[in-house]
Amino acid sequence: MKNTEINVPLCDKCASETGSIFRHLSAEEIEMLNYQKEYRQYKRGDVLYQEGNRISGFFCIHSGIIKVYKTGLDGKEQIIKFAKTGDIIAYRSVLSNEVACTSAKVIADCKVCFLPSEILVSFIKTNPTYALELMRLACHELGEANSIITDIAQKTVRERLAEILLFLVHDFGLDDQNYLKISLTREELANIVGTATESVIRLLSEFKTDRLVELNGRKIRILDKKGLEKISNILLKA
Amino acid sequence: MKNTEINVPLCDKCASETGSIFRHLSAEEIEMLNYQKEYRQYKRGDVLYQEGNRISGFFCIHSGIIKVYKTGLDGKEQIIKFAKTGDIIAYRSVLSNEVACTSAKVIADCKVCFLPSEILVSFIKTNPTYALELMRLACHELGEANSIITDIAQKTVRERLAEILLFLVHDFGLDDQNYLKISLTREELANIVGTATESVIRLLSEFKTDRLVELNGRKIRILDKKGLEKISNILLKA
DNA sequence: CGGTACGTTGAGTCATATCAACCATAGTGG
DNA sequence: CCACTATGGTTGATATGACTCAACGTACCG
Repeated sequence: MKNTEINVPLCDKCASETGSIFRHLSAEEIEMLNYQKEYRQYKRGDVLYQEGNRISGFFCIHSGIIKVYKTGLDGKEQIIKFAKTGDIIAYRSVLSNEVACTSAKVIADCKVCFLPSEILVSFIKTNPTYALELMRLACHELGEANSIITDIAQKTVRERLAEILLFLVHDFGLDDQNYLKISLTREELANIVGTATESVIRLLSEFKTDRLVELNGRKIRILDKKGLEKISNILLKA
Repeated sequence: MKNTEINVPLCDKCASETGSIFRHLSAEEIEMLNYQKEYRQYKRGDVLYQEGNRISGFFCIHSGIIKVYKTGLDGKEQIIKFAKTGDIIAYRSVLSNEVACTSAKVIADCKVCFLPSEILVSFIKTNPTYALELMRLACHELGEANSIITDIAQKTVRERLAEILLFLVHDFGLDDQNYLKISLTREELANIVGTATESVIRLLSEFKTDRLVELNGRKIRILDKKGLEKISNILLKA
């Protein structure tokens, strides 16, 4: 079942194409990856790992979309981030040597490689460039988390919803008709913003009235990016 | 002015006493630290670095307390964390190679060492144990940030205030009369919780009425830890 | 055809923000 | 020494954003 299966992507090709963290590895190291990885396919709704468990490895996303979330009070999800092609997830718990502080569930069917913890750690010891890149990744995410904290603490739900729509545009893009390429339930949107599902629905329909978006079920068409930026109160960055 | 000054702490002693990240360095590496560090003293209100700037190094706290915060809309501070003896700050921007995403200001007079970026990076290349520990630190903070996001998004201000009081107890301790050792203005408390100053004042005085705390100006005496835990709705951890 | 999950809308409530006034304290300068 | 100012703390009144609860519509599925 392992790498004998058809269509298992090769790590060297994948790393250079997706620009994953593994592009910094040597040919031999890539070969090790290829040998040790376990290729898996998941469908929407499948769970990759769950909060509170110790994980024996991490995931590299080949295709598809995964939501990474924490379960708060009353089981309400708080979506922390999304992972897509080229991203790695669960590396946090591997490196901090803690149990998983999040769960991961499939949003759009995906193909991923599962890699044992040791390989992540051993490369750190043998390949400083890669170690630094990994560090950079973790520290970058830390910076993003800090921004999210400030946003949730200080912005209104309306501002945050507009901001998140723009964030989704930036991360997943629009198709040729300006529809967001990622499709989420209203509840999932609420769980990113940190609000109630009903509030998202009401605000989205306000945005629709104001001709900022168009709604077709789960598909959201972005009509006025500038308008959303204005609402979202994005601070200008250097 | 550098290390010729009196009372400059020696890194080897400091590292082992404070349990800082540098305890994983070799004797020679510690010696390098000692040689390259710049010892500085700051008073309450002093700013160590500011958001948006590129920083040429990072800080290791020898004594005192520093608040690390982001400036949001209308200049309102969102306090991200506190740093005290043994902690390092600003390493995030050094490692991610980004400008500072936070500012740092002194809460309680402090003595710190400033270390040039290169030294942090060069040790990563030469000392894998240290690299891993640094990675662990960053990943641990990432996990904490994720929890904070979920908390702010899902808990009420009342719950969060109780939680933060407990967090301050845990991190800074109580004196022999159960007074919190860290002393913050009401506004600073509000900027951790992510609320208005007036709300903190009102809630604190409710807590006082409920015999959970006692207030003497900026000094807060913790009377009923269990009670605060109950209010804070802390999830049980493994 | 019933079941389940998702989406929508309305009504009512409450927590929290906002605005404003006032007090206490400490530092400043004439 | 006193007026002056700035900063922080407190309280009250008021406004409102956002949540909750409840009902109902829709779509898909076995």
